Amino acid sequence: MSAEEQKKEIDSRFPEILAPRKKPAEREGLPELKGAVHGQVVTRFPPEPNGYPHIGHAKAAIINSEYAKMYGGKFILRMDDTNPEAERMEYHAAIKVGLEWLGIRIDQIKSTSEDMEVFYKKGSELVASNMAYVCTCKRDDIGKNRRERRSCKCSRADTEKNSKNWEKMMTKSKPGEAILRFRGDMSADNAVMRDPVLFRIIEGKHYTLGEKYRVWPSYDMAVAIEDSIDGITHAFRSKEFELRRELIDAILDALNMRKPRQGFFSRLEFKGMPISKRIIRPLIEEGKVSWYDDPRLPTLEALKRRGIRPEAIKKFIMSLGLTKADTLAPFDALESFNRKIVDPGSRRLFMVNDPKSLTVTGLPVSSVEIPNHPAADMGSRTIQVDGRFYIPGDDARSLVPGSKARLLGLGDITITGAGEELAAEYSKDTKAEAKMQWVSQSTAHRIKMIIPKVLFQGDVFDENSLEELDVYTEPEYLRLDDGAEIQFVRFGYCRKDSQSQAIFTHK
RNA sequence: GCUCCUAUAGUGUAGUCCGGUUAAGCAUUUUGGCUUCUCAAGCCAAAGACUCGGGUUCAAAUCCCGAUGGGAGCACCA
Repeated sequence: MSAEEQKKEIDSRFPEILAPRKKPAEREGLPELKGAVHGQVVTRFPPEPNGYPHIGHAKAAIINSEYAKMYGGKFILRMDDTNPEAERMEYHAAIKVGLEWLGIRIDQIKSTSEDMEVFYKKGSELVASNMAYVCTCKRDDIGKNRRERRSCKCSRADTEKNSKNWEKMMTKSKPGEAILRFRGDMSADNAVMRDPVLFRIIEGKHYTLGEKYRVWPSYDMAVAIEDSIDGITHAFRSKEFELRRELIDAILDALNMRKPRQGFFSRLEFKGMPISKRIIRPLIEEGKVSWYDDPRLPTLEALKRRGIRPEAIKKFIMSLGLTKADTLAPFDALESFNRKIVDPGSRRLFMVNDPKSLTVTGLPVSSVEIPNHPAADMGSRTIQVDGRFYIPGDDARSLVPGSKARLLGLGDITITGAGEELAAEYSKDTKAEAKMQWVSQSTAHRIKMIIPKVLFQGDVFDENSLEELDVYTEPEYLRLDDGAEIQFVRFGYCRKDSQSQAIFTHK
């Protein structure tokens, strides 16, 4: 049969084969969720309050909260505070503030530690059903046995003995002497399943509960129980937890509890911008970065200080999608989103870097009114001029006697003298190609311009990652609110940090 | 070492589950043009990709096998 004949045959007998299947329409936002019922989706973001929130936290929080929003459901912020040695109120507060800054609607906020009694009850249940046992082996031996896939003698104790030991662990045992382990499978390929710890003894002082408890649930135990009793339907976490999915399901199955659907996404990091405290802390201690809000860092506080808007972070993160492929995002993608958000509301101001003196004769005016924005209606400002200006060094160097240039907003000039001290004559409209911003010497205000760059080149800290310039700007700068986003014409967007300092946001 | 995850333009992604209307869409980046008293924004255009090798099929980015690269886990941290 020829291809033509085949087609005819199919057309007449099995038309559905050739009918093209409808392609799903281009998706907007996150992919649809399996098993999601509108109004019934509950998601959560469970950070440990042990550090300042950064872009990685933002990703987890935004993905989870966006899903709740998408399905008209509920989003819970749950402080995962089951390691009293690490948690601090300061971090707890910073995380909450960070999420609020991002504009995330939190329907409920809670702490894992509120449910300690539930954990104990569930722990006892597991002991009673012989799904957990108290292990008193040494830490090293436990590790060795895990690697060699061998169970220890503790695992062979009967339920009665375990109950007694569990009781003893709760009251008498010292840290390190006993742990409660889940009866998993010591021969499992997934090492997480090799009888993992459910509870351990920590005597540190907890930031909200003090010394009320000394036996704390491990991450797996806490997350499993919490997600189940909080009614979480869909739990999204970063990829490094993926091996834990099996364990969490197993714990919940052993307890006959409802299981959430678990999803995973890749970690988000910026090239050359460390996220981990392990790397940032030493930099602070050595004075290489000022603090967690140093504009070179990817913490929310730093991003904010640098002039990045929360809406930009949100758009950026949504644009990355829900993927498990490793993402090392370039910062310029974020910048592009931010620029578009910030542009319509940023006042245009003149600022001169590497100032060179310019004297203009024949000026017909003593002041000039310049609009604050080329398109948006943002008013204007009046600048006094007396013929003595500063212009950018880069521009000054390209000027020779006879050059025509335009001083933006003021008028055109013809250069009569070049060098360190430039001179020029005012000359109406010369159709000058070179256009430049300027400031009046008599009212110039000196500020420090901070330009954050990539902190690490490969593995090495870049000593020049924070460039500082002494620049001149208009007195108008002093009237802006701290935190205002502005655009220094022909230089880039900047955020006013103080009366004497601005931070470069991006081009 | 063992186990798991992952692989589409310079970068980030859509498409992959259910193979064919897509010789692969979008964003960013770069380049050119328009507009403009900013090297911004806006508008237009161009450039640029299915890791490799086998297999299944009339047909493979899409399914199967293998290799390679990247990441993670193997804590009494989360």
